[in-house]
Amino acid sequence: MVRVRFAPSPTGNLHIGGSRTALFNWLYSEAKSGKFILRIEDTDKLRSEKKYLDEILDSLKWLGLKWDEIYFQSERFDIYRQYSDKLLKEGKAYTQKPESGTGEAVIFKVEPQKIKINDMIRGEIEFDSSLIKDQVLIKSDGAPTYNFACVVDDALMNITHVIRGDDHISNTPKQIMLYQALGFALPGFAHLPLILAKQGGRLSKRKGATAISEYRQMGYVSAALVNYLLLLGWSPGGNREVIDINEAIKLFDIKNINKTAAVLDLDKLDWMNNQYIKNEDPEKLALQAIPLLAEKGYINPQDFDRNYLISLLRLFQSRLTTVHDFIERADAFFVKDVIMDPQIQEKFLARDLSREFSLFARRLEKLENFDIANIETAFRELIQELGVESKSLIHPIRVALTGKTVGPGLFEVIYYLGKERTKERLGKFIKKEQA
RNA sequence: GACCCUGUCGUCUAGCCUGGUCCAGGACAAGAGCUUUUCAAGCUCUCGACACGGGUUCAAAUCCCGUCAGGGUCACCA
Repeated sequence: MVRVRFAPSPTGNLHIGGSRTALFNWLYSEAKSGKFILRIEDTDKLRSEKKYLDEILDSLKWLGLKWDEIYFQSERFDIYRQYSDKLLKEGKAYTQKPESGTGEAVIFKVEPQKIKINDMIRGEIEFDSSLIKDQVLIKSDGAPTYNFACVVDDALMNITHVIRGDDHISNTPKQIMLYQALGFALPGFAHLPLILAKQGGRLSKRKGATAISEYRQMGYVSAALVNYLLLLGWSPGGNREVIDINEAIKLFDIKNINKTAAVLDLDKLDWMNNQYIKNEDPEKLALQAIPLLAEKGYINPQDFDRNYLISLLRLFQSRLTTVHDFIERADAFFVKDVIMDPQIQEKFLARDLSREFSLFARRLEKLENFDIANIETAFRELIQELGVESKSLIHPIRVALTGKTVGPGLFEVIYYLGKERTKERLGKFIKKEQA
């Protein structure tokens, strides 16, 4: 049975890089009907924080990466001590007092040898251990070091495949020596290419290492983010881009993962998100939009017209990059008074349109069936009557109604705004004597 | 600096293992156009890459070597 693990340290949020490592582990376990284990590497008591743990767990859940088992290294110090004692007893390690401070560290003796890794992605990699210093196993404060805890845990948790970032390649020979010294069977290793920042170099706080929770807040759809991440270093072949996660599981083969580092391209993520949003069930989009709308004070989450929201989402769907865009672009449907940019007003509503607007308002008033087709008919008739081009009125009306120069088709906008609000907003640009 | 990894359009990639079907395919971005009620979406088109040099071979993006470039690691952090 395949058992893989994702081992984050709760000293920071879950970022793009970590989530892709988690994703590929999860994908591999799904593809092989194995188990996906989560191991929290919280040995650094000072830097580990509960809020980060929560954020990591929430993000993994949001991405849909469910784990089968979870462990905390902070609860396993006795186990690590047991194995360091074993190495001590066998003469494979020694103790050393720190130059300053108290306690005693346990240090592993590195024997010179050639170490070969057979990486599932990169093939054979050879190291010369004589270039590696003796390794601290247990720090003088009693906490295990990363490499030691990692090996003990991977062995005890029966991890069959260690799938992790490229940056761990040089840890691998150190870990292999520990496997050998401890008499543990070696797992398979697969080192994923890193994700680089657009400016070059690895992702960091300053260079695009945005937390998954932030992408969530920005209105990205988890399926789109997962799909985008999937394409960073792996391809389903056949020129496919938008791919369902279940299908990805079927097509996934770890051997097809690229060796080359990938640069994070937010433009493509945006495109991907639009691909998902435009095909997404508006009910689901509503789930994301509701809290954002409530936050803006546009709706009362306990009491609002759900069907109306769904209709609007359907109307805006194809033109959204993120759900957040909806909040900004559809505000005219939720606020009492339109927020009007003076420059836009100057450009579209400078000339007196009192006659045109009031004639249109009257036509709308007379409509028995206030539906999109009839609204359009009313408008087209008015255009005929006035003998003007339709766009000469469409744009000013859109601006008067929504404060925006872009958006869905005007007749849909009028329909969803409703007769009363439309008349009221047109009325603001009709001089009294005309009304 | 030492060790290790990697080099296909600006970016993500297909192709490389099993040389010929590749004067290199797709996607994002950019540009042009169709539509026209704007913006999206959609459709059509354009621009654009095998890092460089040397081999091997009838034939190389594909195999070999070197150079260069990018990245990673060298902690009592993980």
